[in-house]
Amino acid sequence: MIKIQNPNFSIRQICDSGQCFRMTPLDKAHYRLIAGGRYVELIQEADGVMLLTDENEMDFWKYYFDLDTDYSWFAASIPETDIYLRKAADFGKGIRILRQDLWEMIITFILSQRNNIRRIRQCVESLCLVCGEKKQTAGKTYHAFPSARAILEAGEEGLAACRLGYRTKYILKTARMAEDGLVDLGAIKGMAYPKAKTELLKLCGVGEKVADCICLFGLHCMDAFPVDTHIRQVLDCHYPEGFPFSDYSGYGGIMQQYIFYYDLMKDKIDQEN
DNA sequence: TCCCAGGCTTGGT
DNA sequence: ACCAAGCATGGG
Repeated sequence: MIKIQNPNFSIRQICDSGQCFRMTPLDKAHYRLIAGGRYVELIQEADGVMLLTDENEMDFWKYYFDLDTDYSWFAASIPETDIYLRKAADFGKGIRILRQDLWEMIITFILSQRNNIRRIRQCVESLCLVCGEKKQTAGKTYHAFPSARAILEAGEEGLAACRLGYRTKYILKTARMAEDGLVDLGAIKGMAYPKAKTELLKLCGVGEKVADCICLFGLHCMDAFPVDTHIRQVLDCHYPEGFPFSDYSGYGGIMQQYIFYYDLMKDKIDQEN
């Protein structure tokens, strides 16, 4: 059990931010997370987050949660004149850009296209259940995210149970390309954002938006700014003259997350009222 | 029954 | 280079 005290670290906000899909609430402030083949449980406390794991796993999770970065700085850099972004950044001040596994992000965000967040979670979980390696730690069993080979071995027949729809053939083609080395994931990890994105666009089912999500969440390219239907609407409404990307050079991605989360939560609150 | 969900591929100009 | 269809599935 290790406690992380940080005012810019909210498990609940990260869970709802739409960047990770295998973090799930077990109880009110108690979460489970499966990532990078590992399992951890987390408890949100008033002044930080408790990680239910032992010392030798901590380096991995500190890196995963990007805990060496000061996230208060990002919000502080927003000009006072931008009321909307100030508000969004304050509302989502516990969000961090996770350092997730590249392959996992590639498949996950291919599955995300024309899909809702609830069902994205279902698809990912189902995929892991069907062909992810079964593991266990401290009496908990879970399924890791499947490798390209495991996905190929499952094939169209095996994946049918996952109900991925037309996306099944996309992830099969992409897994084939990765397995055949037509795209070199190891090499992509060493590339700067524009080149990495160009490489990712070669994959089947990966377009502009999905490539940017993979860059931001799987490569930690903080300048990637995925534009989906929600972000498009917000930008058209609040930034008719265009979003000031140059004000946030090198870290536009976190601003995108603040906007996305703020917009998403507003919808949720509207539904409840 | 129709519409939408963190879009992309394909096949027409 | 640009533009529409078409795409599987589940939930409201």
